[in-house]
Amino acid sequence: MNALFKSLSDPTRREILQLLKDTDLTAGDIASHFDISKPSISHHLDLLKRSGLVSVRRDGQFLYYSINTTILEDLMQWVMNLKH
Amino acid sequence: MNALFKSLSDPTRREILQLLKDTDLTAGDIASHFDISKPSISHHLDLLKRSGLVSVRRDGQFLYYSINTTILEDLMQWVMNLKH
DNA sequence: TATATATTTAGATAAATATCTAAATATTAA
DNA sequence: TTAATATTTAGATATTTATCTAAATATATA
Repeated sequence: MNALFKSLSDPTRREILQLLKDTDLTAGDIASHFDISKPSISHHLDLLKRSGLVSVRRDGQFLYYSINTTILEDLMQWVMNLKH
Repeated sequence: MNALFKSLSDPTRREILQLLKDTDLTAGDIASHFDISKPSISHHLDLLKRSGLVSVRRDGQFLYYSINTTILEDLMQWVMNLKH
């Protein structure tokens, strides 16, 4: 749960999730949307992966990232619980 | 929105919110639940306040903190939007 | 097989954050 | 008005995090 919150606490990572909302993208596609180096984006993707917010599959040279909304249920539950 | 996510990214602050779920508490009451100095807790409370997650009222010498769940609607919306 | 492309990993650095102690402020009570 | 209590503010420090460049790994293609 901490990894999830930590993951969502960075604006770049939240924007990555927005990009992945509509379609799966390669690491390069994602990186090209930001004015940040590829290794940095790769690091953000790694954190998103570790927290369960994205998953990745290889297609040849490319790594396709996709959003995983299942884990967001936990967040919803946490929020609901806090609201009583 | 960033302040909200940042606020929720720290485990101590999330635990503070859990404490405030049931009842309003003074800064001292909150601090006594943790093995962290009062100034540090005061700092966490300040961040929670700035993000809109808690509000505070004075009663004599005491400052009572209470949870504000209204702002959590924004978070719910953000999550829902991400899920489409 | 050698080279090009896509991406990550490693290692360093700078910025942000959590924490501490000491001092300041606000209120109450003697 | 002085002393006690509650809490914050100030300033310093250590840890975490975001970022960078350079090097390594994986796959595809000439």
